Amino acid sequence: MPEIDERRKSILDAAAALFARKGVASTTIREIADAAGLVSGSLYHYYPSKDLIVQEIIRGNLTDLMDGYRSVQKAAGEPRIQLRALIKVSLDTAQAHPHASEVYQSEQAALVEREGFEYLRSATQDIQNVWLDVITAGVERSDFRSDIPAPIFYRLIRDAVWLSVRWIQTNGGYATDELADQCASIFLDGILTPVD
Amino acid sequence: MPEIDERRKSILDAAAALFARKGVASTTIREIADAAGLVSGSLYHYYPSKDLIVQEIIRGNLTDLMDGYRSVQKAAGEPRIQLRALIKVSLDTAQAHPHASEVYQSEQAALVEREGFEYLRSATQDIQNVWLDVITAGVERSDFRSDIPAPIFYRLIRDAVWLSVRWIQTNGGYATDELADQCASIFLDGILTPVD
DNA sequence: GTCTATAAATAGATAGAC
DNA sequence: GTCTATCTATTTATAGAC
Repeated sequence: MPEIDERRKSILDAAAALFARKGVASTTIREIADAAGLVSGSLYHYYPSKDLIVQEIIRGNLTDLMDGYRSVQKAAGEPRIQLRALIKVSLDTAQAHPHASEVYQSEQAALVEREGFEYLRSATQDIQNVWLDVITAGVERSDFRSDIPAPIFYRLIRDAVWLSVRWIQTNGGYATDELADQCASIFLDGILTPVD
Repeated sequence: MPEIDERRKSILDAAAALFARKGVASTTIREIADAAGLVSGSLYHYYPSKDLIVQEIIRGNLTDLMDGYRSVQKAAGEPRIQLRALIKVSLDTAQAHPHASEVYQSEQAALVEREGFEYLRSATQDIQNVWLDVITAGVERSDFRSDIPAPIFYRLIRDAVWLSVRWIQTNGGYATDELADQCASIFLDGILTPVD
């Protein structure tokens, strides 16, 4: 691996961290370059614009997420098992790219309007379809309640799971496994104590 | 009510809509002024800076939210009833100030670091305490399961409920009531079909 | 109270030496 | 490949006429 890729990666990492903390628009090219250890002019040797840095950060995150989702789809199973698997993949991807995930979820609505970010629309649609397939499968098998509209359930669980990247502690590697269990259990079983 | 307050309100409304759609940093004073029907120079007759516009928008939203939460606290009741009431107040406040709510939830992390927004920290803490009180009361009464840590449950339900401002349809006035029921039912009962 | 005009600072991006 | 220097556009905010 030539050094140019290392440089690109360090720029990407520095940018992602700044974007997540201050927002994309409030982060300057100069700040990114400083954090990556070069001056702003040199940064343009690796990326032609700030927008393309943002795009590469988000695209990498979404690619990993959809790869994970597809592997869940391949490993068929009961809807409740697949739902738990989608939660786990979402948490793992968020932990693998915490800054990128945060940027995507915080700024997706604003970014999708901008030129060059049109793919965000179809990517978001693909993600939604994966979840909806699992949910509707569960409803059709009468595993899941039919009185909750699937889109409602999808959005509630998606936001709850994805937003956890803002507060989850990344201490041990088992953190996402435990949190995935707790998420799945809350949404599947609820938090009321079972009646005897 | 003198006209100056009308003007200030129309500026605030225009700014909130733009902030929610494009983000605070990407919205310019000129855009706000245009949307409010004056030129950028005139806007400074009403607000001394862009930051103070942002502050007033967010502070108004948080004030209303905490007022609603406090009225829930006063009307004591079973934890499950109070939880449903907190959900309802959250949805109603979000619907009353959709743009402000969206700005707060999307940019809170970035704003809290900036000068003049220090109060966001204590406001966020106050909000968290309201939810945690209800949750821990439910656990102590053995109404709620004790194997889910209260902070985990709080953050999951908070994000799921608050983020709904991004996608909820504000067609009928009954929308928040129905959604509040669905939210409460999902988190309390889960989506698995009850066993016979 | 609203405007025109502009000051002052900062942004993204480029040119060209080394 | 990295730098210094700078261009050009844009931004927040101000000054002052009306």
